[in-house]
Amino acid sequence: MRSNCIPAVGIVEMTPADYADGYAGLSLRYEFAETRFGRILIAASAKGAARLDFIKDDSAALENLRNFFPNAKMLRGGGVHIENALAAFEGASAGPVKLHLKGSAFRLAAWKALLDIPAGKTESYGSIARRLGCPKACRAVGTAIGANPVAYFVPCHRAVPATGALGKYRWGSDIKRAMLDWEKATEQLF
DNA sequence: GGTGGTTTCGTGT
DNA sequence: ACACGAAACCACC
Repeated sequence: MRSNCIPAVGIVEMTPADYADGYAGLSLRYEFAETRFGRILIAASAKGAARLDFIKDDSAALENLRNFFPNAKMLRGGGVHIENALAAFEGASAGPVKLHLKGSAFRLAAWKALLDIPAGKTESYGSIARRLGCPKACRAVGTAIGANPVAYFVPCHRAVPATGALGKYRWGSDIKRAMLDWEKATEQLF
C-alpha cells in the first residue's frame, strides 16, 4: 500500500453536464473550517471535492467561489466529502476524499501524477514532466500544477524545483513547508 | 555556490 | 499571434 496519508483515491472528471452554462448542472456543498494549516473554504459535489482554498476573508473567499462556479447550486454544510476531508486534516482515518475536477487533459494528467507521490516525499517539476511523457515541459507542468483547484488533496505541495529549494506555492510557501514538515513527521509512525 | 541568458510548452487573451 | 509562468540547463564568475 502506498504510504500516502491523504486518503484521496482518485479523480472524477467533470463532464459538460456538470460545467455547461457556468456549471448550471452542478450542486455544491461548501463549508469553512480551521485546519492545522490554516482556514479553508471547501466545496464538493456529490462526486467529490471540487475546490479547496486557504483563505483570509470568509466573504471574499465565498465570492471567489461563486465567481468560479457562477451558476452552480450552492448549499452550506454537509456532505461526506467535506466530512472526510476535515477528518483527514486531523490525521484521523477517514473515508476516501474523491476529487471532482474540470481541466484540460494535460492538467488532469499533471494532477493525477501528483497523487503518485508518497506523503512527505517530493518530486521535481521536470521529473513529473518526464513521467507525463513530455520531458521538456517542466515549465508547463509548473503552470498546470499551479492551477490545481483542490489544495492538499491534490498534493501540489509535493512538487518542488530540481535545485532542492522549496519553490513557490499558490497559497504561500509557509503553508507548503508546513504540509511537508507535517507529512514527514507523521510518516515516522508508519 | 550564485547569477543571467536561453530553451521550451500549455494556457488565456 | 503573443506574452506569461510554481522550470531546467548551461555558461560563466
